[in-house]
Amino acid sequence: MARRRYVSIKEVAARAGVSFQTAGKVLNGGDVRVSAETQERILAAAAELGYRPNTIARSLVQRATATIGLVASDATDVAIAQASVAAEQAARRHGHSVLVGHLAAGGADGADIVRTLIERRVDGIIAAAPEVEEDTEVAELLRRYVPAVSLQAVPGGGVPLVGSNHRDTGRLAADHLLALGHTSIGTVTGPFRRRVTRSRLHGYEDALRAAGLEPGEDLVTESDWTPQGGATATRLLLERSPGLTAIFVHSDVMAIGVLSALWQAGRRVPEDIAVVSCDDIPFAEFLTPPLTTVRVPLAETGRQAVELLLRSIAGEPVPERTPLLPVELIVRDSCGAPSSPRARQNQQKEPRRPARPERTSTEKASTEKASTERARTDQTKERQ
Amino acid sequence: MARRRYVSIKEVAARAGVSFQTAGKVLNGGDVRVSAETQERILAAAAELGYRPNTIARSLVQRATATIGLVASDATDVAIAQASVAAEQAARRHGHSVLVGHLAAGGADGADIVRTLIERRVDGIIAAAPEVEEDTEVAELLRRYVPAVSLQAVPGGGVPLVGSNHRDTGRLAADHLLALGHTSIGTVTGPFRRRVTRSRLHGYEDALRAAGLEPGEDLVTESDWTPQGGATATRLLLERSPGLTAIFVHSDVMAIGVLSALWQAGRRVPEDIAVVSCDDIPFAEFLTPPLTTVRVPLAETGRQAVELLLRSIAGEPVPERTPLLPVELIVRDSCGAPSSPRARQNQQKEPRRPARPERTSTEKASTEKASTERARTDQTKERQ
DNA sequence: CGTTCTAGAGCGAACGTTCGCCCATGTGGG
DNA sequence: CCCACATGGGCGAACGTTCGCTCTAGAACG
Repeated sequence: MARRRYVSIKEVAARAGVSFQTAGKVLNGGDVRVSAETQERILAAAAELGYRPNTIARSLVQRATATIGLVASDATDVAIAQASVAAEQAARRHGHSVLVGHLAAGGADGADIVRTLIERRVDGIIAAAPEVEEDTEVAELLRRYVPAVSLQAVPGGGVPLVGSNHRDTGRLAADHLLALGHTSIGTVTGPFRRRVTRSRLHGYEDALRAAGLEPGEDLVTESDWTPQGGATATRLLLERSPGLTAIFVHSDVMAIGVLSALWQAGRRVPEDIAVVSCDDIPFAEFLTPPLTTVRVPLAETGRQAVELLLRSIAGEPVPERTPLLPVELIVRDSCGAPSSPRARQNQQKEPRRPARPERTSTEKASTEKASTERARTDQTKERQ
Repeated sequence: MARRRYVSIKEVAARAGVSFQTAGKVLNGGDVRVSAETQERILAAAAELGYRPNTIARSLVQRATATIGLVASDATDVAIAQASVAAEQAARRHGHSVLVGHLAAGGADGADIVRTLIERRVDGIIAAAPEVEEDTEVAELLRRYVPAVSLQAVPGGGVPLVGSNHRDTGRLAADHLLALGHTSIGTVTGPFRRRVTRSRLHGYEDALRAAGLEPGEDLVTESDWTPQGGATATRLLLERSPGLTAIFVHSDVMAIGVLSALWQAGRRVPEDIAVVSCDDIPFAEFLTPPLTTVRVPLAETGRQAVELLLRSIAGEPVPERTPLLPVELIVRDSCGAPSSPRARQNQQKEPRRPARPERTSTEKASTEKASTERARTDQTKERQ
């Protein structure tokens, strides 16, 4: 328990019988103009004493911390977690550490978090928190003090944006439902103030209009990205438009709630109502029924944000707008369409099951085959 | 884009016409022995120049960074994310920032991450990564260099542990199933090497034995915390013990896969097979059917880890073992039991639905009532 | 044998703070 | 009138590095 003080480079140098600057050269600096034997001695001394370089001191003189700040929404949401974990790992691959701040509900503490990050002299900041989309104080800090990349709009601009094509997302989902013959397609959206929401809504409306349908107000219900919200919105939707045959949901997490509400209302998916969502979170495939969803490259977005930020930190000029990352429809069961080859191949190794579990002998056989096939694909990801 | 250099306290002092140490006193230090008017001038100068204190320099002299390191498993797993977000927010409430590192799959980079954290001179480290449970190198680093708190066993000890009662978790789940009359209860576990897994397994075995049942090998299938793994394990279990009437799953995330596999195998939950799981992740309630699960206080664990760590940092002696946090059974639908009053009150406001959606007129009525009740409970959590 | 190189190591300064102590001025009391 | 003391502010040092320059000794070379 009596923890020893950290040993400094001077103590190592003393023990090795050299000046501390020389010790510094071999322990940290790259340009080693030191004889092999002195190096040996220094290294030995360092090892004996358990020397650990103090990056704080290094940062002070180099005016760079090799740290990036990440201000994120509550990463309890699976989709957000995907992006932020990917970002952290990408940063580390480049020798950078990540200092995180998770916004409290509502996001009022955005500027506080950013200020803290700045005072800690992070080399750059990634903003991954839509709550902050209209926060001019945050925007001002990001513009003024530190290189930044944002995953959502920044009032006043001046900060490079990365992200995927939300309008395509809405369009793809709605198009797919239209192609399946649906004409009464409701939607459970994110909060209207958010650009993502509006873009996806526009995509959905684009598709409807292109098919000669006029998007009606009764078909749109605002929600809040939570399963609870999704369930509530669904009940509202069903009440207002009982004739609905399909729902486009703005996130998989909400779709969990949507499926739940539909199930409780006695509507079968996809027979009575088709559901298409967005994100493609890791277990979308395992919901009942497996969720047809527009895959949003969340991890890729996180990685790209890091790459861009590091380039900006390095002094390269970065464009304020980079091409939006493409999204892709993943067809599974919840829409009622026959599985696409891709879905069959990458996602669900089993042949589709009827929505109501009634076994036939042929299906039983093929399921068993699938189960053994599956066994080999296990991963060794862990937790707890 | 031409970002200005950070302004130092010296520049502020120059503009205010005082020594930089005096400026330091009013801008950062607490013991202000400076006249009101000088203070005014200094503050004004700082504001005009946009001064931001450099905590790096402060950390250097104070030998403390007000930063804690968090080494976590891949927080893509909802349960882990819960704990780590809660920990970060708790730390921030105490004026500390959090530097995160997410282990790569397998967790081989644990020591690297910890070393980085140490070199960045974090004041303490929270280890929330079971993969590291047997990593003696990590253990050595934690013991030697820095105050630490761990959420899992540390080889050789010397690091305070926090967590919940895993044995109770297994016992509670199995007891509940036994009380419902089940006698053939399988289990889908985490990896056997993990203590959590073994403890939960022991709890499950305790319960079986207490009921006069001998836990059989055929009833236990090892898995890997993923939905994929859960699904595979379930298929295996069904193959080996077709007469199974209940499954205890070691995590809600795996349970998603379990439910999926059961559904695909044509087994109805809970009519044909009852399922009880652990964790109580936010949307456990919204799965189909709503999941009966033993709630593990994940967020609370994260918070407690932070509290304990901060006390340890402050020099207070902390016990190596603190009381395990209690777990609690949340009864919903997947076990086939009538909902407990608590579940009915806190979780699922609606009356239970039959597992197969077949509406009767009375059920329809009560569902509609529930939907309006529900509408009031909306939250305003956001993302993207 | 003298000059020029070069390898090896040392040294001073700087990064931006905090901390403790010292100094000057003024104020009140005996 | 002198001393003690409080108040306001300055000053040097330290935290643990990196960076660039200087110094020295010996080797290479003509």
